[in-house]
Amino acid sequence: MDFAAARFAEKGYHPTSVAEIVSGLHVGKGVFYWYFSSKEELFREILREAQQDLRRRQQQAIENEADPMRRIELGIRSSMGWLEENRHLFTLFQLAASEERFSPTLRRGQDVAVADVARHVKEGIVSGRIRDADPQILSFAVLGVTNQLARTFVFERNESPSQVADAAVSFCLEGLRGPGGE
Amino acid sequence: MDFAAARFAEKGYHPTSVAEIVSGLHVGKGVFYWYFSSKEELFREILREAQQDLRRRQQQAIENEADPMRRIELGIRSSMGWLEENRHLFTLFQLAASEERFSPTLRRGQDVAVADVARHVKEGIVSGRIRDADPQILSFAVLGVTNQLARTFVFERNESPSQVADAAVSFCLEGLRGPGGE
DNA sequence: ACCGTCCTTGACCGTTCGGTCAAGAGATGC
DNA sequence: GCATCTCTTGACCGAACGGTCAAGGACGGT
Repeated sequence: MDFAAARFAEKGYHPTSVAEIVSGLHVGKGVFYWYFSSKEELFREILREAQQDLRRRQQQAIENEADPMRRIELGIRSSMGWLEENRHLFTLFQLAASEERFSPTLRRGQDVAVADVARHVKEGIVSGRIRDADPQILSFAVLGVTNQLARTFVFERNESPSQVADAAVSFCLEGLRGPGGE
Repeated sequence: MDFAAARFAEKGYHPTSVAEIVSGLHVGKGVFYWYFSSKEELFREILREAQQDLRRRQQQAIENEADPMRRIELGIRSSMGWLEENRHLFTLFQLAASEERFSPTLRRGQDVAVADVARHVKEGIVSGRIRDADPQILSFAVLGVTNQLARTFVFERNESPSQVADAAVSFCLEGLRGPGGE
């Protein structure tokens, strides 16, 4: 499955053939259709596992932190780290986003992640450290910054994830905090 | 070409066949290959025109504004408006981003847009209204917020572009301004 | 030894794809 | 009337695709 994921990331969903996957694994085609009912199911499975893994990483990063602002920060940093270590899976996310077939699956996972952030944002609003605005919009904004910076700087330009994360964190925390503040 | 763009946006690049495009246009296949040398060239052409159009819109929006902060704001608002009016082209951008073949083409256009923003960011830094950080990172962050919010709220949830733009603008301007300030 | 189950093979099928091309329609100049 | 050039047609091609299946190996129970 790792092999298949790498192939999909490299060439895209449609151009990667089942024949190519099985021959790269030195197995027959039958074994593929024994374990998966279709190419689509394989892809969906890979996607699901990747999302699970990312979420696990985020949860681990924030489990010992009570402060909502710090939790958001740690969430950004851990995501950046994961995306860097799993570039091919990140590519898969982008791929899935642009395929009508998979975008609902992807969106479900994304909504879960955003809901996590939104919880902390709400806490931040209650305690007056984040300005009073729709928590969901703010959370998606954070997601947008993280993804874009990861893609452009970590992924395409090979910059250090922690430095890029620094920039993302300061941009987001200020963006969340709003005018005046502190 | 508009028809082809709509088809690509609807079904993706690979699943949209040349046969489908020409039959939808009620012409023969030959006429397609008379004007375009391949399906790939057609797609590239559509992409190029879309990027040009978006940029034109941004330029028009800011041409009568001198203040860099306002220019950034107007850039975000005009982009949001354009993306809303040209949803299928926005989908095409996402699609192109995930195809190895087209992502360089897409990136070139994106870099141009980012360079525009970065110019204003630099001015903002010089005049002390934006904190001293890498203008390019900040610009990409703005791009990330705009795209993510457009996709999620305007595109998927049909919210009003101007309201979403409000949120994007305030998030970005605060994110750019940095701590303390004003 | 024999059977039944689980797993594996790769030739094969129907379909669809991007792209080609011989044939010809229409307009224009002479 | 005829040659010429531009544009258009759709049948056709080889290649590649996702998926099927008859056949058989591996192995445990009896």
